[in-house]
Amino acid sequence: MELRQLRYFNALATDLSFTRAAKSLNVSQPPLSHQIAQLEDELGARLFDRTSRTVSLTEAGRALLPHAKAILARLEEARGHVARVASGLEGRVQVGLAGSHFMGPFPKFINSFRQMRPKVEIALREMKPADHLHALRGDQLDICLSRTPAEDVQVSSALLWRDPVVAALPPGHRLAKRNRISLADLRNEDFVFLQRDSSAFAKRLYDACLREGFAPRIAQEVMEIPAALNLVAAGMGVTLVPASMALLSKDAIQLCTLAQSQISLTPEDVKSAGPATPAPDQLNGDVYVLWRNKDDNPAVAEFRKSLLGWAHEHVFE
Amino acid sequence: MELRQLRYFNALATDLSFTRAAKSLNVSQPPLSHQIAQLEDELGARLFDRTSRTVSLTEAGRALLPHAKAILARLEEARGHVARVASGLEGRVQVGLAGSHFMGPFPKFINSFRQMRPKVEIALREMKPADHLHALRGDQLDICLSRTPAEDVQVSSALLWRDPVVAALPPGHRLAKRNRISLADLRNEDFVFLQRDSSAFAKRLYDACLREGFAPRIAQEVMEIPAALNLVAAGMGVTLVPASMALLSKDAIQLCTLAQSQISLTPEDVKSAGPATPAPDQLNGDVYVLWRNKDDNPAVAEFRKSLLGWAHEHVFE
DNA sequence: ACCAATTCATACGCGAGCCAGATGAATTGC
DNA sequence: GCAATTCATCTGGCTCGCGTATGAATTGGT
Repeated sequence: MELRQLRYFNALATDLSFTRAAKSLNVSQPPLSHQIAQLEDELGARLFDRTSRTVSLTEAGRALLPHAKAILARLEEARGHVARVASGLEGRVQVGLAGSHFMGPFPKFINSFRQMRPKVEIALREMKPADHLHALRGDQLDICLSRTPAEDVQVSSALLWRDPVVAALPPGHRLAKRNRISLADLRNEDFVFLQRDSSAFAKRLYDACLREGFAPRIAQEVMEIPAALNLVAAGMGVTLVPASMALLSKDAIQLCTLAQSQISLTPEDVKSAGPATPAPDQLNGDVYVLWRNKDDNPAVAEFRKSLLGWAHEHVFE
Repeated sequence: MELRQLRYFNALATDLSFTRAAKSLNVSQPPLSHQIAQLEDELGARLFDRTSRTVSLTEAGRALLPHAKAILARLEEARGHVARVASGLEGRVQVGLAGSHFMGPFPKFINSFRQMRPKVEIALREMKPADHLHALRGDQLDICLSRTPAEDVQVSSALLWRDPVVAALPPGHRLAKRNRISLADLRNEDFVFLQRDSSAFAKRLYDACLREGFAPRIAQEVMEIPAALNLVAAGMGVTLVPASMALLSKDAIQLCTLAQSQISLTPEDVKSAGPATPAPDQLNGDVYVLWRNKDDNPAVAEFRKSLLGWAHEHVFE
């Protein structure tokens, strides 16, 4: 049984005339007769009653017709589906991120991407940054947002946008009236701190304090940055957060620029350093996109390109 | 896009190895590579990632796979469906009959046929016998039961079983005590009669009375034989019915054999006379099966053959 | 570090099968 | 009864798919 035979059968069942069906198929009449006869032979059943003057479907032919139509239709559907998937118009992108990224520019991008590619399913998976690389290698994730570039040969990364680290103080704190403080000024404060094994970013914050000559006194550890801010608002201590968190609870918390936090990587730094470079020592929360080096999923590639383009256009200017 | 390509694609997607897939397809490896490459060219998308050591599906390939499987499965389904329809194992048979046939042997046959061919849908359509031929020609019916053989060049018929005509009298009727009466004995009775334009059988009953020298005095006309019997039971008059009606209301009605009703056609009479012969004058309600001369529906042919065989085996002996 | 083995891609000749044109048989309409 | 239409059959040419042979690349073992 060949697709040609189903196409010929379908045309003949529509036109009920060998000569006309042959014309509409752009073949001559003898091959059409031959293919139909061959199909009938293979199925062991006559599909058309033909006198020399009229052609009509038999019961067997009537039984075959809907199948033939369905198969031919499914074929076209497959063609379209493959084309859309191959061009990245359809597919699924699994994005791993921490809760803090819902506070920055990222949600705006998601919104614009969904409008551009409505058939691409975006699965946002909130998870510990420390688990990102493993999930990326295991295909549970396709894209990660991270405040640390990749340190893995199988994974690449690129800077999306800057996010300097600022100090978050309870309102009325003695340092809150100064419009600029340094990290060392916080040496005697109680800290609300991110769990250091939940992300490289948390580790980096801690190391920055050590470099300033003090180990922060940790009153409470939390998993996510928003939780830290809530505890600061409750007076439990101070903390260090990316500046984009300013959107959250601006009344209950005082954010102070850190003198040192001005220093951060430029995109050129990241590019020249390459993905295998260890995380920078600078005190910043700059956001990177991470992806598998060899990932053939066109939807993921489109997502990544679109995200980078969007970041340069809407954030870097 | 060819079925061969889908088959090859499916095998390769299953085995994920050109050499093994080629073996399972009973072809050598180069043609398989070639066909896959051709399919990829036509779809404009790579379907497999192949290194010289490992083969894996791309996203586009993963998108195509369920379509390919569905198409191949549908193909087999079509093959089976056509085969069943062509052999009469599946299909629909529209049977036209009068209400009186539910009283005779016919329901038993339907029961046995449904067990033999459970996938054949049998549509029993109760309708005026006078409309049978028209419905048969118009494809609303495939098979008719009738008490008159066909009088149409496009329709054939065959005797199924005998059904002599008997007189139905109210209990206690003056003729009821005689164990045999003649039609002429009923000349002065009130009659419940079938509408003469509803069936040739009704017309035949009326003509038989005329031949006996009297026009029956019709107290009430009815469409169906069971209705006539109910009215006889209610004392509205006498009537003439096929003997198989004895199953119905045997207490409220007295059935009397008619001397004349012994004469009826033998199967040989019917065969030698042919379908174009006018209905016999004999007073009987013998049952015929009618069918379109050129009907290619195998389920109908099987039904007809099965019905004739069953009738000879279970009724004529 | 080299060699053997495995895997997929490419080249080429052969044979099957499909197509177009010509012709035949049968039926219809004038 | 003749012309026209329709489908089936036949034949020659050509495309295309298959198998064999071979090459390139990678892996695993010695």
